[in-house]
Order: sequence, then C-alpha cells, then structure tokens
Amino acid sequence: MAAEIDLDGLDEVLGLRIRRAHGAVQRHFADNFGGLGLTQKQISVLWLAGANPGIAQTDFARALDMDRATTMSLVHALERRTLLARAPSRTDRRRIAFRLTAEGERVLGAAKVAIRAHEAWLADRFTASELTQLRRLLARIHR
Amino acid sequence: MAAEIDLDGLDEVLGLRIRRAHGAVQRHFADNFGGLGLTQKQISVLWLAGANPGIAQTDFARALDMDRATTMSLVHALERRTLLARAPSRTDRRRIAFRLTAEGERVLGAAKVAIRAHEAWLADRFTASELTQLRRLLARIHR
DNA sequence: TATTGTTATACTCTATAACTATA
DNA sequence: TATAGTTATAGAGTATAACAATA
Repeated sequence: MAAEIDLDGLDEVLGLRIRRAHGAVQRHFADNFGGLGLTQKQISVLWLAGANPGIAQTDFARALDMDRATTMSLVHALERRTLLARAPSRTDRRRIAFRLTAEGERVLGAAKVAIRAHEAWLADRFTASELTQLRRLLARIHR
Repeated sequence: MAAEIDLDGLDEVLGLRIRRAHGAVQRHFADNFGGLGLTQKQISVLWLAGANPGIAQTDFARALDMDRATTMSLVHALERRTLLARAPSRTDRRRIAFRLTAEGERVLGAAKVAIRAHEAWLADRFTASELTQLRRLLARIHR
C-alpha cells in the first residue's frame, strides 16, 4: 500500500538533500565499520593527532568545525579508551598537548583502512571529475 | 597562536565534507530561524502532511528516510504542539491518518518563508547550473 | 580582556529491541 | 508472516552558560 506521496517540491530543498546524503553516509559507516567501535568523527580526531603531535583542543575544534564543549566530549571518550594522551604544553600553560598512544597509532591504522573502503563505496557512484566537482561545491558551504 | 595544522589528507575525505556542509546548514538554520521553534526535519513532516492529507507514519518514514521510532518522536512532538492531528484510517485499521491542524497550516506557511530565505542563503554561492549539478550528485548518495 | 580547558545541562536525531493490533 | 504503530532505552552530536587558570 505504498500510497503515492506528493513531495510538493520538498525534494528540491538543497538543505534536505544534504541532510539525507549525510544520513546515508553515517548509516553506511555504522553498518559496515561499527565493529571498530569508532565513529567517523572520532577517527578524524585521531587522524589529526597522528599528523600533529602536540595538537590542542582548540585546534581540533577549528579544524573540524566544532564547539569547544563538543570537542571535550570527543577527546574525553578517546582518552578513556587510552587512544589519546595528554601532557601540558611547554609554551602556553593554558594549552594541553595531545598525542596518540601506541594503541592509538594502531587503531588509527585500522581506521584508515575502514575510511578508505567507505570512501570507495561513496566514490564509486561518481566519475573522477564529478568527484572533484562535488568536493569543490561542498567546500563552499561553511559557517 | 593558530598553529599550522596538517590536515594530512583529511580534507579529501568526502564523508567529512558532507558532514561539515550538513553542520553548516544546520547551524545557519538554527541561528537564523530558531525563533520558529521548529527544526528543518519537523518542517519537512508538516510540509508532507500539508501536501498529503491522510498520510501515515510509514509514509513520512519512507519519504524522509527515517526509522519508524525516529518518526514517532517527531510526530509526537508536533502533535503535542497541536500542529498535527490524527484520525484512524478508514481502509486499514493499522494505519493512522495525519493531517495539519489550522494552526499547523499557519505555522507551515511561516516555515516555508523561512526555508525559502534559508535556501537563498545556501544557493547564493552557486550558479544555477552548479546548483542543478549539486542536487543531481547528492541525490546519488542514498541508503 | 581574551583564550583554553572544564563541567553541567539540554535538546535533536538516530536506532534497536520487544510488544500489540491488524492485514 | 508481514505491516503499522508504540514504548523504553541508549548513544552520538551539538550547543549554551558559567567558571578557573593563564595569557
């Protein structure tokens, strides 16, 4: 009994298209790589810590477009699992320098494999030039 | 002290681009049209109810790509505010037919104005053909 | 005065599992 | 057996407000 629903132009609303694409991406990652026990957001934090030893919370926040309080909860969860460790900054005593633990390094390696597979699933539906175009257009949408 | 953060290719990850675009859109809507007291998702439900009197929860779920439980909480919130009303379906006693209340009609009208302004903010950074292209590409990302 | 980290709190969205009623 | 609605529950993400320590 799939009644024919009139979308009444709702499918033209770009905000909704973005929301649905986002949902689909989230769902696919959770369904296929949930076993890692890490979300894409958490992986992003580990990724940045791996490439930038000594990085501070405000750097995570800026790079990933997050509130400081949001950053805290993410960082906290990763510290609780001993993937991320902290030490006071030498140059600015307000800051805290984060780095990956040995286990964090290992887990990040596995996570990058998952991200690669997930991105392949996503990219498969586009040509190379469509992919470039999509990245370019999405990059224009920011706060 | 904006340390130069090495993104290490993280900005190439399409999933992250989509997430950040989604976040920016959410934020802009909340900041500029939060006064309505409605989220874009809630507006989508009202929108569909307005165009499809007698619509059922499963129709909302299918059209907006939601779980049934998720749909419930959305519908419930809108019923509590008497924007949406229910009546048993005549043809299938499992289903419930939803329709907008008079207040729901009025609120949806105001919400559509907000959505239009919000979409203009979003669309302003693209040419007409880029917009078409972006919609087309995003539509390919689904569950 | 501004920045960094922190805590408390709250809301939206999402989903799973188990249940009832109806088809 | 399958579908529609429901409830309980949980987790991720987001954000505001207020505060202490440091710059």
